[in-house]
Amino acid sequence: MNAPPSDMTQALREAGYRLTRPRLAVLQVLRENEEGLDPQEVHRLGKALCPSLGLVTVYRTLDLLAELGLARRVHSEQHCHRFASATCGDAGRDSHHLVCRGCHRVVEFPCEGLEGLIEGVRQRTGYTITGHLVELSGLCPACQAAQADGEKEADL
Amino acid sequence: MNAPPSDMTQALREAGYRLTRPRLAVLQVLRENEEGLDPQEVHRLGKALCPSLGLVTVYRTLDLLAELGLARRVHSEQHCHRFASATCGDAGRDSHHLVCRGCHRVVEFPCEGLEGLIEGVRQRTGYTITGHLVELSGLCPACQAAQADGEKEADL
DNA sequence: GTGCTTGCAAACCCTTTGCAGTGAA
DNA sequence: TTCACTGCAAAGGGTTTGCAAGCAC
Repeated sequence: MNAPPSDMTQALREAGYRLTRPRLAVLQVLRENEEGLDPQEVHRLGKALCPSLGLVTVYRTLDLLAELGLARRVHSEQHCHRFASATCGDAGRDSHHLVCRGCHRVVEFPCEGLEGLIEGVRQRTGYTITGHLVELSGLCPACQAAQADGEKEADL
Repeated sequence: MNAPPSDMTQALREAGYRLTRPRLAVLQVLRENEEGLDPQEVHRLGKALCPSLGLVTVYRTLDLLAELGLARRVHSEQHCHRFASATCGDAGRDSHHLVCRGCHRVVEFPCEGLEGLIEGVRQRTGYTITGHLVELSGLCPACQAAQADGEKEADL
């Protein structure tokens, strides 16, 4: 059980938006589900916290949160329209996600070491680079262990 | 005007698929438009090459080509459902695109210098990294020039 | 000739819009 | 009390499915 996302409610408030139960529900759902959810899933889970929650409100709230940098859109080959909680604040437009192929959990990582790549591309292509989207995929430690167990069982 | 994409037709054939006019049209459209097209655009352009081309067929063909590695899905914050021609063959799952914010042209770039980043993330998170999606966005030289011209005019 | 492929129409489903009622400040 | 916000209903638009006709092999 997570504590209410006080940082985020603060940020919403400071941006001049009202703190309503539907918005709190969406925030809480994103916090409790790191794996990235699509609007339908947010709606389904959010109704547990706010039974009157409408799907339309989920769409509007997700847009709002993404705009404020409190949520971020997650893209992958399979799912393009998922949202995950952002750590906090206006994290800017660039995103660096690590998506687990097993449990779909999404974690962020600091994007150090990309400057060299960007500089090289800039020199080679003549483009000015203004944004980047880096999404790594792999297996988290838990899913690695689960996979190893599965293989052991298969060997019996 | 491009030559017919002979490598690709060969690959289609070898995979046991028939070479039909709609498929050739879709292939050709992807080849002639590097910037990445959504299915609607492929359909519109493809009708010039094959007037009877149906939108449904475009969807089915794009899926097929993506599966064979002849086309690749392009994701970005704005457009998640675009397709671009793959250089050729089964180019693997990893993609490195540079998207121009002005003209939406997509170019690929060699992804050197990412190993260090990946290794760092692996050590820090314990994840095994099996794939990556890197998309840089910016302005191509032509659009930079266009923008500069626009600003000059605005100054008058 | 065979059966994979196509195109049409319709179904589906996700997303957005319009609008009147509701509730946070 | 005010008006931003919500939920409902309906519209909108992209994508998929079913099926008979067409065409590559």
